Amino acid sequence: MVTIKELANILGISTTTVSNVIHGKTSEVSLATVEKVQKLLEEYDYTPNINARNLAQNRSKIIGMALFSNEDKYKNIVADPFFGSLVGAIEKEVRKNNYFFMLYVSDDISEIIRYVSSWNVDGLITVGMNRDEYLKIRGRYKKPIVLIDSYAPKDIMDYVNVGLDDEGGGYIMTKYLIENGHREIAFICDNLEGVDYMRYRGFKKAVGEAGIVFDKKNLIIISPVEGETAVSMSEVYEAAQRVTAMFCCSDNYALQVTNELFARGMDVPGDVSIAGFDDNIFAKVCRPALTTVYQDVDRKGTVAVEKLMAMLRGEENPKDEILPVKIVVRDSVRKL
Amino acid sequence: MVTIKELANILGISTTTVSNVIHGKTSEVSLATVEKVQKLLEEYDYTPNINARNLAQNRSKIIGMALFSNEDKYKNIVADPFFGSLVGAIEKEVRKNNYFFMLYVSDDISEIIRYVSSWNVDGLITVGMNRDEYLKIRGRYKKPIVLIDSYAPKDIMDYVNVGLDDEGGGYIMTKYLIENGHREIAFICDNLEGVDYMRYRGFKKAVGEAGIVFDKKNLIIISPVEGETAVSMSEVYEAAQRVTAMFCCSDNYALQVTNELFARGMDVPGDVSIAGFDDNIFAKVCRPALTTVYQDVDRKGTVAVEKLMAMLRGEENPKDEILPVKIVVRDSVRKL
DNA sequence: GTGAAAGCGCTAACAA
DNA sequence: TTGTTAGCGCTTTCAC
Repeated sequence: MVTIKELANILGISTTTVSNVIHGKTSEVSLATVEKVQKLLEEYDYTPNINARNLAQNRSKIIGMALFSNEDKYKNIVADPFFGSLVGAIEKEVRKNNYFFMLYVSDDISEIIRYVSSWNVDGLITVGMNRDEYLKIRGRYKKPIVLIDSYAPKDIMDYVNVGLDDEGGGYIMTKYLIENGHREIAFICDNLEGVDYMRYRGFKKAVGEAGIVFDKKNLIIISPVEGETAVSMSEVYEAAQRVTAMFCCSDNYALQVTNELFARGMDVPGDVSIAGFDDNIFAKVCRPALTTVYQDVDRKGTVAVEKLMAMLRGEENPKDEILPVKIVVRDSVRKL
Repeated sequence: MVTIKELANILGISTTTVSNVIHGKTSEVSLATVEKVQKLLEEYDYTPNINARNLAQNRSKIIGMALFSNEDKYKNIVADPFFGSLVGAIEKEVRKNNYFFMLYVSDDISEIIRYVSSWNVDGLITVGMNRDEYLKIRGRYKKPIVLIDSYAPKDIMDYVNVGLDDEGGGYIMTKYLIENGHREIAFICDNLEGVDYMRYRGFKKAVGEAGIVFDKKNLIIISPVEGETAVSMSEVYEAAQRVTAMFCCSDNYALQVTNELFARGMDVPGDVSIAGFDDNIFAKVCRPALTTVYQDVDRKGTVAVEKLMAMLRGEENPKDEILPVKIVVRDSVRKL
């Protein structure tokens, strides 16, 4: 690979001039030189050494994405369509803005901090981070951060979040179930924090408004840990005997549950209705096609990058953005 | 962020010594100094500037993954479970080896070349690349490359490939269909190159061995371009009238096709049997659960990184690795 | 056992 | 309009 210095030597001019031409500061260079240099740039197929440039400019042109993932829950988090979509959308938008995309998956905050510091990452995007985790990173990393799907309390710290109307989603779906005559509804998730908690809140709200007394037995928190889901599924099956509908926190679980119930001889939506959340790529091609809450994951990623870019441009801190949800009615919920 | 120089100044010693301690070359440093330095390293929470290190060492510690993707076919390629799994598995293995993972999606080879050159990427992994594309990159990038799922001719160039016994997969599944009494079988894919072509070859082989005359009408190449798949699906439906089984080149298509047929009032596997390929995360939770050809995508990614690391260590060029396939019998194929 | 100094490739302030 | 030069933070050779 040719260097600026070498090119400068060939032409017997200074590196500054070459550098200026490279950066299009042609106003400071005579037309003749510009042409000479450009010809040579072409000829030698000059490619800048980004490490050198970064070092000189004290930046990196890297947008980092840190996925805070626990191996117990996700053997391979990117294989999950939700995270996969997010990764793809963010990479695309980052590239569009002439930055580079570096992915780092870890369940160790200090590892993530070391990574962003070492690389001098220009901006960071992270998903589902809670208060303590965010504070730790913030303490050591001073450049722009955009959180996705975070519900860390806003009063304690100042951050930019791109989220979803999770509570609204929980609410409209539950309302829909109720309107279809369901009163005994189970809520299925794998934790009660952040996003899932808000969906649950929406669920509770709709249930309350309908004057239904919610039996805590019907809140089923299944274990995502491999080897333990079998037990959880028995619990789900049991619940399916006493409810008429199950609202799952994600399409993944909705599919798993549907599958499990079929395997045990029940029919969906004949015996029990199932609703999901996300509207992932399989929601429409499974059978029964899933009635679910739609969210635009690609947009989530794109918006996150847009916010980051605005911050990088030095604009005033952007506001949070809460993306809307909508219900997608398909075939997994029946009218009673 | 503290620099080595600053730490050296504080202690009134040279940067060399600090650097030596950092790199554990403690044999060259007195115990007393080692301890002094280590204490300071801790205290100031020293984090190396990777850009500087890379510049000095003429490397990058980055493993690049280039996805050669066309927007027509994939709006978001990482959202596809196959590519998502690959990305996740590769990132994980890269991290395990103390490298960093940079993803670059593009349909422009020269852009990819510019990217790897600029960053001085230490090793590159790329998927489904053909002969010309590979040659272009090879011409300008001299560091290790591992291809995944490539069928570029081996005689022309020297490269390392991690692939799958695609032909075998096509063969065993077709044989299974035939054993179950199917003789009119359609083959469905979206191209006839590389991986898909080999699966088709396996298909043809099994069909031939059974003495079945294959009617080219039953080779259906559907268009992946959005807006054109509807037309393709009509063709599929038409074919479903005259065949008893359809072998789809991917689970994605198998699900889409199944769904389409159901939508048009047919039953799977009642009216027509469907087989897939990949055994992706949804194959087992859809209904009917998909009879398909299993491949270990995570392993593909892991092995690719392992090969790259071996090359980086300067070991003799590793040999290609062809991962095995196996059939997974579920409910989408029925015995005639 | 320790340090001085050159150099990686590029940028940018300043001088000419 | 063009060139000189210092410096980004780190590694590494060589001398002491």
